[in-house]
Amino acid sequence: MAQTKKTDRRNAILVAATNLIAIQGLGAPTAKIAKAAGVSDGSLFTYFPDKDDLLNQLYVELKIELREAVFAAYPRSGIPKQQARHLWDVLIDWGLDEPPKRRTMAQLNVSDRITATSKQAGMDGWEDIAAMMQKVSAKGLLKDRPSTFSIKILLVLSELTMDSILEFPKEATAYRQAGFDAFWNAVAKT
Amino acid sequence: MAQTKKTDRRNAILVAATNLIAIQGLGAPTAKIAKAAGVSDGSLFTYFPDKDDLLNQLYVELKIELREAVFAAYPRSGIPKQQARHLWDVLIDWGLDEPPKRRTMAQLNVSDRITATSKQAGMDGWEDIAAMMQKVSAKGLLKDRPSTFSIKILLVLSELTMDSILEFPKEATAYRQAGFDAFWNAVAKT
Amino acid sequence: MAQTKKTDRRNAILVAATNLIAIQGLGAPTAKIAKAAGVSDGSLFTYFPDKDDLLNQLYVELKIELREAVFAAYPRSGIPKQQARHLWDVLIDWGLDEPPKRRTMAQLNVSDRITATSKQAGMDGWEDIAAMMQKVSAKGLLKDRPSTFSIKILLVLSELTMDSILEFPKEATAYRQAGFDAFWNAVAKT
Amino acid sequence: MAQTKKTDRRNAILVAATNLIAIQGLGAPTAKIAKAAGVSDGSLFTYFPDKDDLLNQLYVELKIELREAVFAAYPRSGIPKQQARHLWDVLIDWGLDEPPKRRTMAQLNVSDRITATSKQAGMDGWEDIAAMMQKVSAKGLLKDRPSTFSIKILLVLSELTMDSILEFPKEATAYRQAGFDAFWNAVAKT
DNA sequence: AATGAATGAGAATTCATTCAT
DNA sequence: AATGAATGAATTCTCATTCAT
Repeated sequence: MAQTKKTDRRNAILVAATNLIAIQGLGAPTAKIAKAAGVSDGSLFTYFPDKDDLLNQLYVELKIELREAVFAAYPRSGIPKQQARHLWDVLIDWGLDEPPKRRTMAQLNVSDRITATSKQAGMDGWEDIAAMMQKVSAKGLLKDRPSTFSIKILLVLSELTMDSILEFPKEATAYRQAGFDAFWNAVAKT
Repeated sequence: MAQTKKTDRRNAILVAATNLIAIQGLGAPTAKIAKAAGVSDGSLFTYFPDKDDLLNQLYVELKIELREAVFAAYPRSGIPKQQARHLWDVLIDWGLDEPPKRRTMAQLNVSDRITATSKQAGMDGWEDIAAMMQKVSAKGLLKDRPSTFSIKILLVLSELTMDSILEFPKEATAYRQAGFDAFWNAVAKT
Repeated sequence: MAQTKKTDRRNAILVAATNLIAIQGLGAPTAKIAKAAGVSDGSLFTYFPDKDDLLNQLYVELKIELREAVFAAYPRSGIPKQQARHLWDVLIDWGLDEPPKRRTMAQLNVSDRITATSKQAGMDGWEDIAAMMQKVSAKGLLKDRPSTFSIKILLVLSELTMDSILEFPKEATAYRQAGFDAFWNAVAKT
Repeated sequence: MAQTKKTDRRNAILVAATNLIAIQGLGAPTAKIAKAAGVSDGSLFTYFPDKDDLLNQLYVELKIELREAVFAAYPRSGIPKQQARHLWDVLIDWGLDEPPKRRTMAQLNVSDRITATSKQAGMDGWEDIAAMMQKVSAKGLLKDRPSTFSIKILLVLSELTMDSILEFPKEATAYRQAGFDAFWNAVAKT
């Protein structure tokens, strides 16, 4: 139906944007994105009022996708360390499975074209993670810091870990474990 | 005199570039940079053959400046933990004292316009840090990982720490300490 | 209609380019060409990817036009001398009727911006002329030289003839005849 | 002495201009010419008020040099055909011996930056050639055309001949002879 | 005179966005 | 809605010429 079709075209644009931005950066021309998506130059602007809007929607969309990956099999009844480890593994898996998404997300994360509103939207739905991290760091060094600080530590360490895995693919398992241990020591050790 | 003048103009361009890139990103127009530096559009290109070259020289220059800040008072005879702490403090001080430099460095670090040669030049002179980090992590979790992994951990944690200090200036001292402790636990704890 | 319109704009650009290059040389700015064609600066580049491409297409186009002028009434069943004379007359007529085209063609002919491919394209379709010239010079002085040598002689002599006609318009007929006779003596005389 | 020195610098600039224009065309930057001549950017403009003036002086200089080559051993007491052949041989020799000069002269010949005054200056001193050519063509086809027409024919045929010699070096002698014969038939044959 | 750094008016090209069809 | 040609402001870079030293 029309609704589906419309969503399809919107998605095609977002996918094309992801792939092109991964390669060319945020300067990837809208015309190229449209072409890669199989729509006309003009159509792109019926789905997204302007390029900044496209970037912001893409940012939110990627955050949502990642969140869904995390919570699809989140061990709600597990102990915090299991939960943290689940989060860690999903981040690593997602990042390694979807290099363009990871690259594009990295670009959007540091871009000043992403509005405060989008950033806020990107943080919605992570409350369970915040609660888990609160418990994880409750007795650690960072017990007096907000849980977002610990979350950010986990995120940047997972990025470093992925970079290392890509550099030394044979050590993938060792890096995955070492990275997590480093995180755990950093935030949970008493 | 002539020498001084020439260096002055080159420096003025680099400073202007730093300030503009911090705000506008790497897309900051050369014309704006030139104007901010008080030179004509064309003059910029007598100092730097093209924009990429300007970016690369700026990258190397910032790396050198940071390295000099680190080694100006580096405790060569101290124990590794003192040395690591010195590095930590200089990074935090430099980053907080010079926000535009920090922002611009961050952009250049992830730009694909920085050549392998520039990256290499940016890494020269850090051998002592690598040696120190080797000792620091010799008995820790990461003892089987290259010391560059530990260095990167220190760098990203210092970035997070600075972000938090800017967000909560009143907690500056606490974050500075907590960040370092997290780093230490991550890489040095047995 | 749409087809017509598009072709119209492309032609307008080629015509404008011809007229401006005739006056200003190959350095004629694309902006001026666009304005003269009644299109925007940017539009020119939707029809021609870059200026070199415009020049190459213009070259080929002019060669085609000249070829069509020659073969529109080519006396295929005539004797070689009649055919050569026909070629001569068409060259002179075309060059005198379209001074900008002649001037621009002259510039393009000696430009190193014209690719080998374009040059080849410009030579396609002249096989009948080569064959005719072969017969013309078969018993002459140049019988052991390739027919292209004779063709070039005809071309440069026609250029000289046109220059002289422009200088002495009253002697037009005499020059046209004298030039052809000189050519004939040069290549066909035994 | 100062006079000599000044002339040296001027000559160095003209030589450098010749070599660069041969390769890069008339767009060769004055800065490059100055550098190749071993003088400063600014000095070039103390010898030549502007670039057009440099080009015009270069044009005249090359014409003078060629004229001197022709008249250095001109057979004044020879018969016209010997004289014409001498001219022909000097043109071919000079052009093949000095490719940059030939290329640059060719560019200047068709440039609209050469003034009428320069063109006139370039034609001074060729009176003996004009007189010779008058005799050569007195009974030929072109007897009612000015001798400049015949001279131009000789010039363009010598250019074609040189091009062919460069293309087929093994046939150098044959082309040199065939070219001259073609010229002779064109202008002198009754 | 000589120098060479400085100038700034162009030049080619790109690209987000509009709008007639 | 969809199309894609058209727009023109913006951008990087070049180069003849000037002028303070």
